[in-house]
Amino acid sequence: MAVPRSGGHISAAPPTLADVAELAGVSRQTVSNAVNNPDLLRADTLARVQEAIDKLGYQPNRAARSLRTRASHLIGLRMPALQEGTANAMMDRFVHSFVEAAAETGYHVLLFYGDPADPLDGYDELLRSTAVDAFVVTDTHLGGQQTTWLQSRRARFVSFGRPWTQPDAKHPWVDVDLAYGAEIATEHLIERGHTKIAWIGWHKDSLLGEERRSGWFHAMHAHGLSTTGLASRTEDSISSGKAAADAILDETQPTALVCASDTLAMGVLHSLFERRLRLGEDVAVVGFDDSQVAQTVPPGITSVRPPLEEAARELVKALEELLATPSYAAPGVMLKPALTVRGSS
Amino acid sequence: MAVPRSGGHISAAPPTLADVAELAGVSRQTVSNAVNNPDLLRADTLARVQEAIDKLGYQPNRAARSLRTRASHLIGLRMPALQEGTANAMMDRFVHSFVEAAAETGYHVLLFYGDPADPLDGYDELLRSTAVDAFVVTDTHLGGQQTTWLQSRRARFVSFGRPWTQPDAKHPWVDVDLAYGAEIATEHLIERGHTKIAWIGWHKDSLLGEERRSGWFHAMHAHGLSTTGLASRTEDSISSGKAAADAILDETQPTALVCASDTLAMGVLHSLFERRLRLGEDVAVVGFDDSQVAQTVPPGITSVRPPLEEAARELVKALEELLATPSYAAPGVMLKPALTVRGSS
DNA sequence: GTGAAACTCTGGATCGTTCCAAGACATGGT
DNA sequence: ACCATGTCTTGGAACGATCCAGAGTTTCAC
Repeated sequence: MAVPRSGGHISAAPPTLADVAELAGVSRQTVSNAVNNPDLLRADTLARVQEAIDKLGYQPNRAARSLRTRASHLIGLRMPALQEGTANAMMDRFVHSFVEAAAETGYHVLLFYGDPADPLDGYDELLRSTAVDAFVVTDTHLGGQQTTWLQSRRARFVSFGRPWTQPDAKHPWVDVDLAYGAEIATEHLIERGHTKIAWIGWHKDSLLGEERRSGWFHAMHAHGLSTTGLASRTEDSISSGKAAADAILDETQPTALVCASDTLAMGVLHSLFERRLRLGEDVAVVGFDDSQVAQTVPPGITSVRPPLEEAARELVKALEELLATPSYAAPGVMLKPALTVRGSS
Repeated sequence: MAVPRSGGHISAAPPTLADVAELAGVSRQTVSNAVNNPDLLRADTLARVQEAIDKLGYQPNRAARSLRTRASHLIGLRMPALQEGTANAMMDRFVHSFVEAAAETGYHVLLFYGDPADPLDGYDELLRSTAVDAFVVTDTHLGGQQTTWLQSRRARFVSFGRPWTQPDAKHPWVDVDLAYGAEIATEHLIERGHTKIAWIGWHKDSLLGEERRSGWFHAMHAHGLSTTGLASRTEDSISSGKAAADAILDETQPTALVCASDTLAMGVLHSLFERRLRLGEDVAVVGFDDSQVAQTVPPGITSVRPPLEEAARELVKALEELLATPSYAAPGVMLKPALTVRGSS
């Protein structure tokens, strides 16, 4: 029988290895083996121990296990900054996919908060206190600060987003080929008969933005279409998206617009709304990210959908390898997005 | 000097309490006190220890601390099911606010995944392995299964959402008064001169839906307006929102519609789009949740915005009390939402 | 100068698990 | 019988922190 520890208490403390061992009539180590290396035990012993485990509802204490094995089975993920007034909801879906993928390999996700002004805030404490086994970094397009720093601290991590500014980075990463995304978006519009297809993207210093733009550019030229006066570069906000659309609609009168984000696409919609133009009939629009907004706005915005579920799975896979083999250096994985066609095109 | 532990290794193991103690020339316990009860130390000793801590970059090992104190400083949060094709993005903002609020009191959030088909999946394992100190439950409108079960397991938890089906529940909770939300939404439309204001809500068996509906109902009657033929109840999806709007626009020709969710509001928008009616000019629409969709769709949808940041803070406050005093029984906290007015009204 | 109270600091035990090295037990060949 | 050879099981030590009880030191009133 399990001996009650702190006497008097009504709420029973969770059973320990020792409790199970006593009930099953074996030693602690045998129970530990039953849990972690069942094939070391003789079949009948294993059955007996298993029975005791089930009976007591035993579950290894995570803190004790972590202390001994130096592994917490937690992956740190810094809460991305929330962007009000934009359509950027990709992180939501990514976090969801990641938590799900991680769960399948026995990992949980530790969400932490960091001061948005300091891209490194929060990492250090978790690293020093060995609270997590590894991190997932998501905002690589903001510069390589996080990854460089983590690397210098010999922390284990994988990143969703390629190491734009560090060609020599050795950590595993997964990214989505959004140049390709822009290409299929543009080709989709060409197929639909459009020839004057505008691009509304981000400022030139955004590598991410330039990459997407190149997809549009290549598709246009591959089909012998001119791009003159059809490209616009601005900030990722609705108001600047609207301004860019206003300007380009006045000047060049394109029949279709490809936008570097759903946020910019919404800017375009604002412009159309004001001009009383019908989305999908008078002007076609394609966005990026397949946000809830793209999914729900009538008549639906055609959008480039990044395969976040797959990205999460790939990251978890890389993470497993990394944690098993500290020296593991994976080649980056580039995934192809798909186009979700809706009424806007 | 700290003695290197596992010889040969290049990557230094994190410093321990003992390392700090040795460097500062005090005992382990004194270092522990310096960290946890600094006022127990003499000023000069504290300074010396602090210096050693800084020099080594010491941070208490979380696993060891958890093991001893039986507290992980982690709050469990089950990843809410992701709803594609809807405008329900409230959870995103809530999780964000919660992580931020929790961080301020030294808690981190452990995100875990549970099979959507089983509302209890995932809780048990974390509870048994003492991985978290408490849970935050969010889907209370789906029935009291989770809270009842947690209560029976003597788990500590708070809930975002009142215990609809358990009037005798003892756990702390925080909720948003959305009857009030519907009321101010309706009154806003009345102020704007509307008299025929329709309600598009959820099925009768949704207590949450009926509550919101009552706000509309009271506001209408308080102003002597009829509600006959103006209420519609359906599912929370775009297509059924559209169907409901179609029916009610044909039959009763309201000039304004209050919707129980932004998703339903988007359904209404689809209906308007098809009828070539202008949102905000021909027909006014108000939604619930202040989702990204409401924020970005031109010309913006007026929406009832739940104070999620405040809710998160209240929950964390309750959690602190609960963890300090296990018998703590707080009265529920009801928060008032505000109306964010946009072009749709 | 003495004693007691208050303040500081210390060493050993402990939380629940896994690592380690060795003991107990069967099995099989000589 | 005996010893090698595995297979299975065991008790003690360790992970790094905090709890606890007691030892050492200072402070201060008398």
